[in-house]
Amino acid sequence: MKLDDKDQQILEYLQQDSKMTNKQLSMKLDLSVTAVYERIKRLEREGIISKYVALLNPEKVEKAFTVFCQIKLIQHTRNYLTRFEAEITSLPEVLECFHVSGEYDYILKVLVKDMAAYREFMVTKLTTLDHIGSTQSTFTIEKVKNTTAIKL
Amino acid sequence: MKLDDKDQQILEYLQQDSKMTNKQLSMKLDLSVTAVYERIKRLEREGIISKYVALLNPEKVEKAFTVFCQIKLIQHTRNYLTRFEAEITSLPEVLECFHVSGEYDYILKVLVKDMAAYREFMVTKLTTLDHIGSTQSTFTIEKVKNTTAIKL
DNA sequence: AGTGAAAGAACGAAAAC
DNA sequence: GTTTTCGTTCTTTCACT
Repeated sequence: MKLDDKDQQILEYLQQDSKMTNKQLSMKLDLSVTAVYERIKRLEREGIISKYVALLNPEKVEKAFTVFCQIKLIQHTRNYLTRFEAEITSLPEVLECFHVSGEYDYILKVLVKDMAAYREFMVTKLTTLDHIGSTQSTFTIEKVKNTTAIKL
Repeated sequence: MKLDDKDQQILEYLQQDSKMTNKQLSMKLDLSVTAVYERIKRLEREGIISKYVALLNPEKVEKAFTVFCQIKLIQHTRNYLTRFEAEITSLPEVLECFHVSGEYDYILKVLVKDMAAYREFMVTKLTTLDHIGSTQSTFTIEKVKNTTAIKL
């Protein structure tokens, strides 16, 4: 599906603030409320907008310690990969996990309270998984940018 | 501020689907609509809920190529760091940027259309920045997990 | 902290242009 | 594509516990 200029503007606004009403959007885009409504419905139906979520402030909920953890598996059979991925997905500390190229097989973004909690996570959750080869943790000192908005 | 069980449940639900109405939440939590309303307002006021956003499907908007790019700076004076961070923040392809420990100084999550677009990004945007030492790109083969929801 | 009631605003669908 | 209308639903405030 192709997105015209109005669609793109709607997506830009909703990626910044999904509480914006159709009326507000209609004024910004110089369209009728109904036109905005129909466009958003279409964007949802097509799956371009996948979901609407509330974002929390990690500091305020004591999950401000972000770690990128790279993992190498010992074996790479389909079976092991699938099991590893299922187990990783089930861990709430792991917000993101990508299968990647390069020296390591996976890169994880892990959110925990502090270093102690990360150690606990490593010892009780990560290293107990089967077929983990080596891991390398990269600790974040500061969050420079962190957005969910994709520029169209 | 401390979050009781009801607060945590509200946050869990809203992190999954912020379009859930106060009425739906009130039924799930066995509270009145007003009680839910007041709790959400408090969570917003305290900054625990930082914003509400629409999430797009990267595949549908041709931004499915995710790259983790690690960057080393040549110099590390306060001035250079600040300028680098300001410039990185302004790049729409960079969704996340963290100042990190370890061999490299920064780790970036970059979303572009494909390898050609990434090359273009590197050549025209990243390597034109001053004081970049070396970079290392890790390409993602598959997205295993990617959530914005923090487990409380 | 909580509830119920009521006004006001927005949604969602249909009509007609 | 647009405007208008209308019933329904949700939001928000208020009085009260």
